[in-house]
Amino acid sequence: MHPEERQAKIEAYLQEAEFASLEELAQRVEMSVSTVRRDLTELARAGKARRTHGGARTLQPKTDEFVFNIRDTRQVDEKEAIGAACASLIEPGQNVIIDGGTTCHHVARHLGDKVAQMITNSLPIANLFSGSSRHEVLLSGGIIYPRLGVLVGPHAVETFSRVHADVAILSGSGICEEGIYNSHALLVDIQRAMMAGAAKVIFCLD
Amino acid sequence: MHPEERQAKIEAYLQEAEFASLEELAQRVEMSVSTVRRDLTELARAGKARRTHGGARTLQPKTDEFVFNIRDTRQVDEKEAIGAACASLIEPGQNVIIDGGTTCHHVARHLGDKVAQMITNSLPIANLFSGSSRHEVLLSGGIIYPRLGVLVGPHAVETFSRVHADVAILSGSGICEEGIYNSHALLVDIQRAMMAGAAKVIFCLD
DNA sequence: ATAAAAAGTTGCATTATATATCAAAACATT
DNA sequence: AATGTTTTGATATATAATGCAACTTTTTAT
Repeated sequence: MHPEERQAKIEAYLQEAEFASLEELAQRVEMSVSTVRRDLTELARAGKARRTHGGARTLQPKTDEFVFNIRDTRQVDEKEAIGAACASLIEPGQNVIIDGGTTCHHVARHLGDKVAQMITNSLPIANLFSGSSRHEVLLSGGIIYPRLGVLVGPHAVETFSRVHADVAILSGSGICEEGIYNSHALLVDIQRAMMAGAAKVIFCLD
Repeated sequence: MHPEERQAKIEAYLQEAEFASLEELAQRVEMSVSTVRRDLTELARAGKARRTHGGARTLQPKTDEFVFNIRDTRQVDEKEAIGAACASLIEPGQNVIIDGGTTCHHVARHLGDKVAQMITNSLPIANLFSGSSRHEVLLSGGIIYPRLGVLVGPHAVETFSRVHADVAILSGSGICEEGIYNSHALLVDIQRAMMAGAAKVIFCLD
């Protein structure tokens, strides 16, 4: 593993663990303790971690962050393929409504700079484009549903019933796969509003 | 494969992988390591990637994480004090509307389990409570304003004009300190709506 | 307070990667 | 087909990273 990547991994791990010993880190990145030491002094110099005896710790403990991982390891290849295929259906410059769920997340990643405006109720997807100045990201209102990182409830439905987009990209699997029955019903309402607000609807199923 | 096509492929792959070693890339595009090296220096020159030892990394990492950290190092102690004082004014079980900005973020951190529902247009504040099952977090709709991580625009104003809360916590400094004039005006509209939606208003100034 | 243990530091040989250069191959133009 | 240009892959040399081992400092235990 190469220096940059390794240091990024160490930094990421520290963010989660808050504190980690040298051996722990060395084992994790499969490198010698010496190397980890050097990486840590480097990270400390850059202000990204603080060295302690026997290990290191984060400067900004996890509480100041919103860490929303997509724990999506199942059928990644299929979803990637679907994502690419689905993204190719979008014309450049269109406005798209995009659903939550892992499949839609893959689609979003393939959209690149194609879309002008992105309307979503998914925090991970919003995050994907929030740093870019080439996209406008309109996040729907709503209650945060923690496990999925999507916004639900009447405010979300309301948002989608008030916007108009060229295309709506919805996914089926993401819901059935992970949705509790309760959330399922909530999401269906939102999807209905999404479909009503778009001229064209693309439904991704795997 | 032509240089241009190859470089596009490398760039695309880097976007997904975040990191990639030279061998990995060489294998992927079926070219020699030397060629990949040249491509990478070219991409680096064009600002589309950054070279590292043994490989390269993207400039815009599209991680699967939703991370909004607070880069707030100025007057932290004062803001902490304000945060604690302000939080003590809140009765347990109240619904609060809370503004964006670093000062309000400090207040939010002191609220603990006091509040039942939290209504905000700030992504970092939403983060603080999104993992907790003891809080309900209602995020306003709106366009993401990247630098601050707040939601702005008519959708945000709309949300606040439709909710009612016991208290609204607003901050002044966060706006003046960081706001471009443009965003300032947008935020003022939102604050007006926030005040209208709450029975009591607390204004934090430092 | 002192010794033992653990962690940190330094220098060096080994290995891996980067840079510069060059000849062969592919390409386009005439 | 012949020429000049660009691109490629493979060198040799320079630079950087790594792991090891001897040694110093800090921490822990008695």
